[in-house]
Parts: sequence; C-alpha cells; structure tokens
Amino acid sequence: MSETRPSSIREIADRLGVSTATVSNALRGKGRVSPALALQIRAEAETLGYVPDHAARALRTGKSNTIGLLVPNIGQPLFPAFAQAIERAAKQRGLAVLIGDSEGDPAQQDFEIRNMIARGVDALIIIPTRGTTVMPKSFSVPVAIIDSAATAGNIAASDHREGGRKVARHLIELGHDKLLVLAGPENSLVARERVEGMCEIFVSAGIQPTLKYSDATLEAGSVLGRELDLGRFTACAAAYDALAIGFALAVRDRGYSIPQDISLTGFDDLMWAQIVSPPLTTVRQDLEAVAIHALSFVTGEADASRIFPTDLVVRQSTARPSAFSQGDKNAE
Amino acid sequence: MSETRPSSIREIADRLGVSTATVSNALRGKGRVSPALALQIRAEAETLGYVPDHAARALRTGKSNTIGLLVPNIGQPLFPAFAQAIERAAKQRGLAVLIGDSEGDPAQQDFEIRNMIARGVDALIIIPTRGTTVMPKSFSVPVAIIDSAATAGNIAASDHREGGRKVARHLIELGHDKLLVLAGPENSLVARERVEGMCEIFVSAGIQPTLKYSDATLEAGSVLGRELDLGRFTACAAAYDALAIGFALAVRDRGYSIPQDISLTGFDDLMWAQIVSPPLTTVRQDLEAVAIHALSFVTGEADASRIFPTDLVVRQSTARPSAFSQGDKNAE
DNA sequence: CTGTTAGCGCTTTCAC
DNA sequence: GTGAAAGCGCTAACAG
Repeated sequence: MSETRPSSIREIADRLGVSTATVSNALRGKGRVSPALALQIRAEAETLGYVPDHAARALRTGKSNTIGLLVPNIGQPLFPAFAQAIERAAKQRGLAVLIGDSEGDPAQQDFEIRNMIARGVDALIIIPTRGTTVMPKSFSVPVAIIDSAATAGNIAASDHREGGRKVARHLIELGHDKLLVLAGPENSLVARERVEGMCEIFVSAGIQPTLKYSDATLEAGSVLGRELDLGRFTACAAAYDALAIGFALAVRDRGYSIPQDISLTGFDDLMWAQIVSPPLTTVRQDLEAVAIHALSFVTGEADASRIFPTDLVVRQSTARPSAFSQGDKNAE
Repeated sequence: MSETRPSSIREIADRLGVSTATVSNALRGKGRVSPALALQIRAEAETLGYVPDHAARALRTGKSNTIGLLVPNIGQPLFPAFAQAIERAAKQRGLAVLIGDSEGDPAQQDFEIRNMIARGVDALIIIPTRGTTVMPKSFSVPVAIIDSAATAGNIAASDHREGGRKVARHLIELGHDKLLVLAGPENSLVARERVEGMCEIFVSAGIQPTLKYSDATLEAGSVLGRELDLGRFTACAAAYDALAIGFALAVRDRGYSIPQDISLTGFDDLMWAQIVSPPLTTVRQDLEAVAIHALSFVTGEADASRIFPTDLVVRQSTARPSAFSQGDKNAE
C-alpha cells in the first residue's frame, strides 16, 4: 500500500549502469546527454515513479521554488481573492505558495516574515497589516509589498485615490452637496488615499465634507449610522463596503431609505455589495492584475512599481437627492 | 544591506572551536552539552543572526514541518475560514502551510496532491472538490479528508445531517407543511446529507417536500426563485446560504415577502446571512473544531474520525405561516 | 560531555 | 557524451 523509500536518482543510475550526474542531466534536459540514453533514463524514471526530492534540490541549488504570501487576515473578504490570484499565477510558474496570516497583529507579521525566510522561500509577497511598515530592502529575498501608492516600497496597488475621485465625481454629478465621508481607520494608507481622492473633488466643487474615522467593519458602520445626524447629509461615501453596509443597515432601522433619503457608496465591490438592498454603488479593484504584477516583480519578470486603475460600479444605492427629503433643500 | 551568505552551524562551530555536532545539540537542546558551552553557543548564534537552513534539515531528517492544505476554491466563502483555522493551529505546532486551490477541478486536485507530496509535505489536509473521491490510504503521507460523514475516509466533518434535521424541526414547529427544498448539487455528499436530514424529519411528520437540485450559487438560487410556483409552499429550506440568498433576492423582486409569504432557511451561516434582509435563519458549523481535529489527526495527536455538532441560528427569515398568505391555507 | 564521521539526494565543475 | 567527486547544511551514530 504505502511505498517504501521513494526512488532516487541513484537508483535509476544503478539500474542503468550510468552515473547520477547523467541521470540528473537527462531528467532536466540540461547537460549534454545522447538522445537515446536520455530516453532510456526517462523511461526508467517513469516506471520507477521517480519524484525528485525537493529538499535535496533546494539544499543544493539554494532555491526552493516556493514563495511566501502574507496577508493581514485571510478570513476577511478580499484577501482570499488575492490569495487565489497569486496562487494561480504561482502555480503557472511552478512555484508553490506558503501562506501566512498576520491576524492583524504587527508582531505576528514580523514573526511570519522571519519564519518564511528561514523556511527558504525564494520571495515574499506581503499585504501589510494596518499601521505597519515593511522595508523590503532589509530582507535577503525579493519582497513585493501590496498596499497603496503612498506606501514606501509599494510594488503593486490599485489606484485608490483615483477610485475616490470617481466616487466623488459620481456623487457631484448627481447633485449632492452635503457629504458625509466614512473614512475608515486613520492609520490605513489605503483608506487615506481613498478619502483624499474623494475630498480633492469635493473641495474643488466647493463642498466641505464631514469626515468620520472608525474601524473598517460592519459594526463600526452601524454605530455611525445609528448615531449621526442624518438630516445634515444628502450622501454618504464610505471607504469600505463593510462600512457602507453596516451604515445602511443602521440607517434603515431608523426609517431612512437609500437612496431616497441619502445616497450611499462603498469601496471594494465585495460579493456583499450585490446582495444588500439596495445593491451598492462601489469601486472595484482589479485584484488579479495587482496579484500578477506583484508576483512578476519578485520573480524578476517586472522591475517597476505599478498602480492599477479601478472601476466605479454604479448600482442602486445612489440617486439624485430628492428636493424634499431633509431639513435643508438647497439641492437641485 | 543584503546579507552575504547566511551563517551556518559550521561558522559558529569554527568561531568557538567546537564541532558542528555540539553546536547542533546545543541549539536544539537535544544531546548532552555542558550548560556553559550551550550558553556560549547560543550567544554566538544570536550575534551571528544564525537561522537554521530549512532545506538541509528537511533533507537530513526527512521531515519538512510543512503541511499541505488543499481547498476546492479559496475564493468561495467558508474556505478562507477553514484555512485560517488550520493555519493558526499549524503555526502553533511549528508547522507551515502550503496552500493549494483545486479551482473546482478534479484534475487540478490530483495534480496538487502529487505536487505537494513531491514537495515533501509531512501531511495533507484535503477538502475534496465536489464529486471527487480521495483515497487517503494510497498516499505516502498522512491525509485528512474534511467532507461529510458519508465520505469514504472522512476524518473531520460537521454533522450536516443533524443540521438538516434541526432546520426541519424548526420549520415544522412553526407550523409549516408545504416545503420546498433547494437541494444543491446532486453530486455533493455534504448537500445530500443536509437534505436527507431535512427530509427525514419532514417525512416522519407526514410531509412530502419538493426537491430542486442546482448549483450551490447565488445565481442558481435566483433562477429557482424566479421560476418556481411559490404559491405552493409555505417555506423553503436551502442546502446553502448562497442558494437561499439568491432565492430571497428573486422572490422579493416578484413581490413576495419573507417570512410573511414564505419562510426561508439557509445553511453555513456565512457573513452574508446576517446582512441580507431579513437576516437569514441558518445552520452554523464549528469550523475551528473541524480544522483542529483534521490537523490533530495528521499529526498523530488524534486517531479517529470525528463529526462535530452544528447550531441552528434562528433569525428573521422564518416565522409561522400566515393563514391568509397563499392559495391553500391549511396551516394553523 | 564533546568530537568524528557519515551521509540525506541532488547538482555541478571538471576530467576523461 | 559521460563519469567521478565534491559538497549544499544539517543531524544521528558512535567514539573518545
């Protein structure tokens, strides 16, 4: 049932009366081996069910053909999509992926980085946990940071700022002028870029939005939706879908409706955005492109940092402000 | 900036004029080394920033301290939660996790299994992709299958059947008697167990539910919700949350309301279940427990297959059937 | 207690 | 074209 010891290159060599070097060459098509012999060797390898020993090869060559992927929290939406894209791209290049989860903890992130390097990964792709800075230069393997354009050493990211601008333009075109911005965590560079993009447009349209900082969670969104004076706003732009959805839930409980009483936008286009009611207007990132570029960078196929465009996805949570909805009615 | 060659056990040995064996012993606290020397060695290792070479150790000991985790589709909800639980448990044991995604494709699943074994994982945890059977005995490393109690070789699973029973009892207690069951894919053992559990209770209450098979997706649920003759049912029990939510969306578009016109239940307790309106009554699995048991099994800490209980989570999508809602009104 | 000696399975000069 | 030999860095026997 279970094999004894898996057969080695030596076994093949002995059975064919050749040297291990020749077998190695034949199997990898590297050094010069006569076609006839090579064929014979490959056949023998086949029948023996030979599988190269990964550890031995790694020890000898110094390459493990393994990359490390470090995410802040694989349980949170969005990160699995990244992981999948990276895994797929890695597999295609014959690389395996060692996964690490920082669980939002900078200390664990540190530990994981060290651990993965110690395990001999050839490269590291890191999505830094909020509020941390990773210096790629300080490691002995290539490291790609996926975060925001503003992050030091960032290699691949979506254009969060432009995404924010798109949201803001959309809202302004609809005629909104009393803006609430759910800005997310103050220490998140991604959130900051999104918010700055929004504010840039709002301000240049003569609007001074109200900013509220909080965690990027459903719960935080609910708290804000429950406590804020909604009459003061015609629209709310959130830096995260989760925040927007939490907000929507709370606001609905208070008897307000979206988008009639207040328009709402999110950011990320999670699966959730499509199933809440009303479906959420939000911004979609091209995670696949970001993932592939990060991987290409660490494998040396690409050599520059890149920022990828985002798309505004307009759904039913945004509409023109209704003239008679709230206290002030300067709209229209 | 970047290191030259990382320092080896030999370097420490030379600098201290001892043998590599002694250094190895001291560093791992294994063989007998005088406390004083051990201390000195550890200090030197520290200042040199010594990190053991993983490949060399793996080659020598035949253990990589790495396990492989193979999931059907990491992009789908639920699997990330598993992955996180397993990663956490693995880390705690000093194991790293190599992740593989079958992308729902049996051929890729096969490939991944082989690949991971070739890469020298010490064990494999596999959540089989729908419609496939994995024979743990046929591999050279310990393998834990996470699927359903009915799966050959299953090592850890939730009690899907009992979960199905809980849903059915809940619906019957509320007074429902015209049942629609969204049964999910016919070739899924998990779905089958859930549905069988439901039917068991329904039938013994004298009710013959209507079964509809489909993919386990939101879209499939929507299609069913759009096409079925809803007047014939007082309640709908879905084998997956995604199915239930898709169904809810379609049904709402047709002007029916949940739970007034029809009660609805899901299965899995995805994050979604809490944010749809109305929040979904569903069944929650203890993924953490399942994950830990699977890992314990492959590490030899546990030696038997185990099935874990599930919880019915009652929310607002289920209620007593209203007497005047549909065509027939035998309820109450 | 500590050192010597063998390799683990593979790749890589370097001879032949 | 092919083979011999030398390790990669580590650990496990076995001596001393």
